Amino acid sequence: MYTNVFDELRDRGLIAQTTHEEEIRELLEKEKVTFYIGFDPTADSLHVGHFLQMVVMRHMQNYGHRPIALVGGGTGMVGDPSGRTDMRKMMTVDIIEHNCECFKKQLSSVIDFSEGKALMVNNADWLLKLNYVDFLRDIGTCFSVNKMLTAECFKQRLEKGLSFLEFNYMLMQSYDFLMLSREYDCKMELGGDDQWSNILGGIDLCRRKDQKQVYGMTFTLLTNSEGKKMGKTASGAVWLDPEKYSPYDFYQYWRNVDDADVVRFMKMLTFVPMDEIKEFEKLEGSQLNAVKSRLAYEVTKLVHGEDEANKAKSAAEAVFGGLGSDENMPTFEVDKADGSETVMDVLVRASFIPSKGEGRRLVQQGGLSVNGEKMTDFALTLTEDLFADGKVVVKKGKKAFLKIVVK
RNA sequence: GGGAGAGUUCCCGAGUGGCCAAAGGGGGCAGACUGUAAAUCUGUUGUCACUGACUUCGGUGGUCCGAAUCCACCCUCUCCCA
Repeated sequence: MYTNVFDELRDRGLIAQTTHEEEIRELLEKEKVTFYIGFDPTADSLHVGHFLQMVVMRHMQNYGHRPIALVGGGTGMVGDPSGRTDMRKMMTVDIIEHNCECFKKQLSSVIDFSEGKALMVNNADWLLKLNYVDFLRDIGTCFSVNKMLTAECFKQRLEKGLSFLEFNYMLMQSYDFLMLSREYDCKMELGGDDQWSNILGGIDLCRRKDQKQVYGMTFTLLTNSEGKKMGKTASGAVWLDPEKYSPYDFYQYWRNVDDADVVRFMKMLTFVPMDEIKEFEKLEGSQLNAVKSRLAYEVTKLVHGEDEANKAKSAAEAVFGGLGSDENMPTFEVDKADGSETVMDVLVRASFIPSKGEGRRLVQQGGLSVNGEKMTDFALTLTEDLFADGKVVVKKGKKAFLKIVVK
């Protein structure tokens, strides 16, 4: 349907800003372009914000362009102040290296790194061995402090305070682009929209140092209809690592998005063809439920693979469709069920409920049920006669289930 | 370097000796209504052995019958001057 990746990205609502719209479109049309996106190792897993970047890389790759995933082993030592209101915590070298390793694995689930179709580079390779004075004389002269201070990304930090360390982040990222341009003929830097000024810095630097014209493009930040960033929940970020955020919960996260967001997310986060998505746009009201499951399925499949997506999907259907299958329901094993422990103790131990106080409240308000019966006795003990077919199914609220089995 | 202020529970923010597990708002959780949506209304929101006890108001010590509140030192941050 599309011959130019630019058109597809634009129609999917992914593009926020471009440095030279026409030239970029042309370039992508006639050349196989090498481009890069940076990922700073701020945690040991990527999250849904990064996922959007990964999807874009994959789109580009599908059209024959070559992505470079730049992990920020060097920039991570400093911390990007863009869009932050507070100072970043400094991380140790060990942690940064560990995080970079974790990133590599997750990136490969969406991007094809085989046969040099995509590259993974770590900017620690050049940033860590820089000499301070050389760097200042070589690169520092190309940046105007006056200009940097007017950049939007520093505005709010100027009110709260900004350390010299973080102020240098922009130079380091710009230097990355220069290095990649020299080493890999990298012509474009992509990134979230909050990266705009950092990207511009790199483009300026390449022009000044090498008289090379390079380009930049940013993507819409993934926000919901209320303008809030996606991927944050009360309990923390929505991680791509199945250990930190289970595929089932991940599926549910997308299954429960706002009506107003479904189609937009479908465009941005999946590879479902635009023709098909256009049909979804016509749907409204409860019909959107079907679109939501599709969204959840597609995204889960991309991140966790087809098997996990199918499992999450059938578990969800069983639970909410009343089919009664609990095959893929989250399960907790106990050693014995001889009445020596209360059901509540087990639920707390399984982290199904954060504390007994919370459990008490749930019982009082009728938010807990055991085997389909509303739980009224807080002190209910776990005995064998609770088990039907070797399991006890506990439900919290409308959406959370736990199956208890004896080992 | 000099001066002025601030640090409270998940977040914002009130509280300046006992009536403080700490107002109010946000967020979260649950109930009703629904479509596993949104909006709305209601309840709830430190932990436990829950009419009671214990831990919490940047940290460490101290004063006092009693401290989030007073004192000392320390840490962190902000602002003004250099």
